Amino acid sequence: MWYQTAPMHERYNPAEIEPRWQKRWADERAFSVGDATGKDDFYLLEMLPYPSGRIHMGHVRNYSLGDVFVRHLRMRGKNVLHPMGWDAFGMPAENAAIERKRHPRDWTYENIAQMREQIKKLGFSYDWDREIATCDASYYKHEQAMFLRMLEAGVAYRKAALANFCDHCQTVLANEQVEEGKCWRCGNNVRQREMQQWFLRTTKYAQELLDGHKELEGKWPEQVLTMQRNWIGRSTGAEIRFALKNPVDGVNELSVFTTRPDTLFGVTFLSIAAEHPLATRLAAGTPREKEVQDFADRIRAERRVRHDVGEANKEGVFTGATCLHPITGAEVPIYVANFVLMDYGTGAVMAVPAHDQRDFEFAQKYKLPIRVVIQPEGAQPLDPATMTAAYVEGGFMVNSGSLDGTLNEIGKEKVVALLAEKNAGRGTISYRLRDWLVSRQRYWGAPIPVIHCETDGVVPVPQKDLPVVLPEDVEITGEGGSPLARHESFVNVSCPKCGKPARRETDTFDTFVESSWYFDRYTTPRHEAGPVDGERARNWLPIDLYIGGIEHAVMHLLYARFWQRVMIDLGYFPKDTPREPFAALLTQGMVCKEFYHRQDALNPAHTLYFYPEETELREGTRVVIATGEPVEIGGVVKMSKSKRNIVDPDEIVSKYGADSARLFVLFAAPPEAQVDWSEAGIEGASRFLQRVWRMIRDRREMLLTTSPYTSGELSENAKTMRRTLHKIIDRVTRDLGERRQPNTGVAAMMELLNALTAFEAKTAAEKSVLREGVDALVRLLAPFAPHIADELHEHLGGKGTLLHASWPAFDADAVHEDSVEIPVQVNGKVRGRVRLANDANEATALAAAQADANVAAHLQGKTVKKTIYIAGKILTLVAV
RNA sequence: GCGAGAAUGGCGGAAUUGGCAGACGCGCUGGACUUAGGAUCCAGUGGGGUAACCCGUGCAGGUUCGAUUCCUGUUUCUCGCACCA
Repeated sequence: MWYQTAPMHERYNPAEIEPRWQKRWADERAFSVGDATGKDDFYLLEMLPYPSGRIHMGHVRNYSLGDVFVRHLRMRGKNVLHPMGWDAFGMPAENAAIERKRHPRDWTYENIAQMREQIKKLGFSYDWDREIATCDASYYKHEQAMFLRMLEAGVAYRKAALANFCDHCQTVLANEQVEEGKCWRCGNNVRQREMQQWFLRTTKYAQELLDGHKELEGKWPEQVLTMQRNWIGRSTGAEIRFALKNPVDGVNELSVFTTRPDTLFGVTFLSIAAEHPLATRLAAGTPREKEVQDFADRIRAERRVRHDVGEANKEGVFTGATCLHPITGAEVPIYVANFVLMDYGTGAVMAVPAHDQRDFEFAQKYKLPIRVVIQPEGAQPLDPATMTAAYVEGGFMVNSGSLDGTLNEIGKEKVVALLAEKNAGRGTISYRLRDWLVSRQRYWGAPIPVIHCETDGVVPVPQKDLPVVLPEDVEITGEGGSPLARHESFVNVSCPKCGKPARRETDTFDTFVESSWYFDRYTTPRHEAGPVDGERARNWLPIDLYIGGIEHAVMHLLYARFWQRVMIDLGYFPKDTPREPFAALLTQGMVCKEFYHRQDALNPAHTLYFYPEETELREGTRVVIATGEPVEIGGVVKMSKSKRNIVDPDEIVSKYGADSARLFVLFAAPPEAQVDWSEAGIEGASRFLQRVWRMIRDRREMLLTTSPYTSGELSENAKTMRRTLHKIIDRVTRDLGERRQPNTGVAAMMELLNALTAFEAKTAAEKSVLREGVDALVRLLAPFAPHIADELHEHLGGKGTLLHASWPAFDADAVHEDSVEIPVQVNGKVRGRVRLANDANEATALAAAQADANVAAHLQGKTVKKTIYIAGKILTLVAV
């Protein structure tokens, strides 16, 4: 293949350079990678995007971070897997169908095509041979097969449950998808509705998911681990059974969960949730029946509209029933209370008003007894009559029979032992984590592969009939639930077991199911026989570095960790496959920008937002061009369409080039911090590349006839240049390596450019040092700004891309100095500097310091009481 | 309320292991070149002071010869969770 090398123009012109190199990389399939080789393999992945149609700056940042590491790793000889694909199922496609009368499939694939082009224009080095789209039947058929195995293994199951239902999206949501009582997607209120739903038994893995964090410490952001830990919400306590005084319908006890068994002797009543099966039955047939029923109904109804989350007033009603304290035998009343949750613990709690704030408030309101059983050490004894809040700290047990005087922490175990003896309870662990609700009443998702038969119940779709392909001839109106349920030929099937007419399941999977294993699929993306070719796939795992947004801290990352374990346990992978799929995680910050707004004159409650181009500066005030009205400058917030503060990557690429865009987002802030978009900032990045271009162009003739320095005597000037060069090589190497801080790497390269520009190469040896430095700069630049780097490399006589060129080697000798200048402090302040031999001892250092005029002046009239000498670093004199 | 994180010039940020605070970039100031400059190049740029020097990393303490870094308290902000028994 022959490529025309452009002449080296006066000015750097990314618009000409970038498409040429992109074509070359593509033609050479430069980013394709084979199987893991077992040596120097590296799997780097960025979270797969939803194909909304256009990429945004958040994507640019995410992929720039990934690509800079990937390209660096390749140059260091790693075999890097760096794939890209599409999280292609999901609601926006259905909304597009409703709003624009486009079929979700067409809309999705067009978006994919468009975004793929945008990504390619940025020069990211993906192995496109491994591309996947999760909406493709060749992908989801494996998901369906896995689900059937999970069904067999009891990991997947179906139950009627109160589910979070979003009326707007007409679908149920997992707990994780409800944010402040609202749907995470559309923001509408979520209500509770009882439905038959499919679940995956994430709770079975709760402990393992928690334990797995140990392996991730230091490699995942602490924040993410904390969020997951809180979400799993493990608490240690006891399950205690209280015998009902009068059994109802054969039920003779009520079980509660508590983390404070040490307060058992302080129980003065029991509280149960309105949804608890016993709530209404306890009062059935008594004068209280109606009151209890009404109360339970009301609380349940209130909970159906969950928008007002927060601590409501404590409220409850006496059921009329009582139970017996398992140790003292005392009679304890049972209340239905609004603050007890059915889906945590057992849905019933033992109330210890003296030592639990909620119970305290409840007891005060309903004039229930308060009994102190924990006494703080060395403080005034607590008095129920004067207490204004529950005492929840530790102390010694009192009023607790034989356990009086025991430290409450020890008392916990003793009470559990006592209960075990009486067969009334046991130590147990409770988790906040719920099973994952995976069914969605949506069209654009992977069909759940089961059939409902009147005779045989739930029947899995036989393997040979997979995949259950999503029918294409559907009418999407956005009303009346899932379009699949109205699709006659899809729904009406015969039972695979008995052959009688049956109904096909019309729910589809939550899209988090697809994103729970796509990273596995990338390893063997065209494997037909199953989701992965286990052995070959295992060799790529775990993912060495996963990069994405913090917003996926809980849901996606927890589900993926769960799914990976299930796949291993079901035998899709060899048993020794790492159970943690993501060995290291980098969560990049948002891309933000200021926004312009003003109050709507016609409707003061309404805020109007303006695009920057709709405004201009007039005499120092930013105004709306059309009306002349001043706008307020809002804070720097995440780019969003609604705030009209988005920057289109395409426009940036055509104006400044991909290299400048990449360089800017990498330079502007450390990866975890937010980046504030600034036009001036990207101009700075562009200017830097211009200066690199000019520096090389101005010296090109000389450089082309010079080879890089290898050995020989050097002038002081050249030695200094090489010292700077190799210090910077070392810095950039570590910034892209273990430090993962490309921002400081960019700064180092800028310093190198400044040094090279200032360096006057006169002798042959100095010229060879310059050539060494220029070659190194171009290579250091390659991961950040690959197009210009490859272009400059060719202009310097190199052949082909730097993609697999060697990374500049750090020469420790170049950095070595025989003497070093160190600061001299007198009483903590720097008063001078002295140049010392590397091996100078303290006495020599002190003598040199005392010889310094300024140091001497500060020591005038004082005695040096103490000397601290850190060789090569600092000399500190303490003088009085 | 609970948990986690952050706070450094006019701005984004740097300081990698407790050792010269402010690297690098933006912006700004002055100058050069120029018909022109929103291009480019040079110089300067934390505050105060003629200077010596003093002050300075949200605030108040502490440890240390030495603290942006470690400890205690506190304020503000961001994020997460939120009646979880």
